[in-house]
Amino acid sequence: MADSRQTYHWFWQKLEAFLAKSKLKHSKQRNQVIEYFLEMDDHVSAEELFSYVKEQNFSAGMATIYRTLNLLKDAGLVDQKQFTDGKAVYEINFPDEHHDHLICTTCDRVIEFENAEIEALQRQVAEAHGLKLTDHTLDLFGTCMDENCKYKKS
Amino acid sequence: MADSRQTYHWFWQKLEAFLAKSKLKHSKQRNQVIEYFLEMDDHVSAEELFSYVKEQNFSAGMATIYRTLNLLKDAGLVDQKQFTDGKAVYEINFPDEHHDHLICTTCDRVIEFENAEIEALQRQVAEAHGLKLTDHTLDLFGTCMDENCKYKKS
DNA sequence: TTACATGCAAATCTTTTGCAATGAG
DNA sequence: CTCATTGCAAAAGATTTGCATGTAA
Repeated sequence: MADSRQTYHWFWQKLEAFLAKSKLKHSKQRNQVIEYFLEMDDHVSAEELFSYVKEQNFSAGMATIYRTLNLLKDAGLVDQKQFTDGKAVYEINFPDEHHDHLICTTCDRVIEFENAEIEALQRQVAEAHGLKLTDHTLDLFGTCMDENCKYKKS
Repeated sequence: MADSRQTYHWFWQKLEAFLAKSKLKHSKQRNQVIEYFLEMDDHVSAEELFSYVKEQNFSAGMATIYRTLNLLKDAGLVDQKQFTDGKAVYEINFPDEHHDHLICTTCDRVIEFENAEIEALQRQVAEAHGLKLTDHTLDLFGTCMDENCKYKKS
């Protein structure tokens, strides 16, 4: 499934630019780990990516996973978030599109959404305090209203 | 400054109830550490609380700080948040009042706010996805528009 | 007297780093 | 060739835990 090269063309392009600018190189594991990361669902932890990579019978050490993820973060290609527990999760930083999260505590499902009205209000709040809004994090937590939620945890 | 007993009367009351319900006890360090916590600004890390406690020449180990903070968390009296870096910060969980955060990246100031319109929209978003909103986290990041921001970092 | 609380040090967990060996350009 | 990347194991930082001892109720 190397077609992330097409789907995420812009991603690889920006990565290319970043590597060049920083005089960094490509490498077998770097490329492969990134491809696997792009294949996975969003909100991936280092541990999860590591397991997935191993599952694909590809060899890469934990240190490489972290170094790759940090590289992507430095390149501005992924965002690192800390939800509840102690481990960070990474998500693709789509250009001029940012998803907020709606997390179902019944089943741990993470739904992404965007709401222009909320964003406008956020800008207003910031400005009312003399700040120019540069970024934000919005996570909503809720429980499933459907008794038979197919995602419900056992 | 043991007047947190008055200001935070409701806090101590709920704590009392929780201790009783869980068959837990009061203790010199437990009480004192909590008083110091309440005296401090919000968004306190375990490390900061530990330092503050020592500054007051009170003796309590790091483990006790963590255990006390976890107790308060379990009692629903404080919320634990992970902002940027690796350490968690704790804040008082005021009853039916939750503050969202507006963080100035120019000076690291944290301003709390509340906006009913945003909250209503959040509820709508959750319901549109079949979820009943139970909680949320909203952090806005911005830069100071005032050139002479008195809080500006050197 | 009977748990629970404390302090310390050891243990965990996640993430980072030093270093020798390997690989890319 | 030269410099970046890798893997491993060790290090680091934050938080938790086991255990012997102290202490509320």
